Amino acid sequence: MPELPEVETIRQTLKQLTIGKTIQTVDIYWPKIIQEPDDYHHFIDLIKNQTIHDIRRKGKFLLFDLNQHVLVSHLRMEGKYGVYPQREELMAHTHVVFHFTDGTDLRYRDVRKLGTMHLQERGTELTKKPLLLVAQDPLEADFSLQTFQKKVQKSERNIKNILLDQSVIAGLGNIYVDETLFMAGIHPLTKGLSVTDEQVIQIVEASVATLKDAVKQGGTTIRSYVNSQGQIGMFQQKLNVYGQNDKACRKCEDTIMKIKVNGRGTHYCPSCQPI
DNA sequence: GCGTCTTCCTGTAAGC
DNA sequence: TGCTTACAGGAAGACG
Repeated sequence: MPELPEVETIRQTLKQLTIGKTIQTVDIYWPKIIQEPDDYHHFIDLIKNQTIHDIRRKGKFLLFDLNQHVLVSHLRMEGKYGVYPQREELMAHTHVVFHFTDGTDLRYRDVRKLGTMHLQERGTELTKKPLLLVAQDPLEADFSLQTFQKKVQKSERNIKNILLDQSVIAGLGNIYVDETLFMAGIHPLTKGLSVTDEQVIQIVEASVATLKDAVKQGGTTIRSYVNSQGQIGMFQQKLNVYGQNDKACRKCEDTIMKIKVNGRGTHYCPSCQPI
């Protein structure tokens, strides 16, 4: 499942493969992925003849800078981009194909069809959904510890749920929230209200360390993630708690537990992360 | 305003 | 063996 490190890895590989290419036309096989404009035919009309000038990232969203528009793309659980020669047969679960003028395709595949695309006028993308409420991610140079701290400490929700909320802190998903809380030594059910100032700093430092390390490793491959050149990530070998239930904790050898928190599988070490 | 629940989706694994 | 069911989970919208 692509979280910040996977999206960043995809962004970097995709940039090398698509910058400067011009979209001739688009084939859409699952229109529900196109969220804006409402009519996907309009999406096709608008995007034709535009060139990809840059690819940015905001939290877990990819932003393709075109001539007049920005394509805001979210991969959700299993979305993948790849660049192929046009003569190559479409793989299963291919839902959107951008045909470039140079004879190659940018293809979007998504087994569960949960990904989304919004085509918005350049310069307006941060002022409307879906990016409007997306907070800073902890790798941003000007990440505001103060803003984050206020949002955490005024909430009655548990910290696991708070860290998954992209309007509080962007980029973390289920894997990296569990890893961050392990590194910070905080139990996932701890209420935001009772998180101390010191713990807030520990959470941010742990998230930065975890995310930076995961980016360096090319992301985490749990089920199906590959970058845009088909390579898997390596960070799964460094996971301390996610998917490690019933195994011995690497720090203290106690048994890693798995519980459900707000419907999400949640992994923690009862000794390293006391309630 | 805030927090929780449901919905969207399908491949995989577990259970019978 | 073959069928059914539970599960995986990010984000938006509905609801209390």
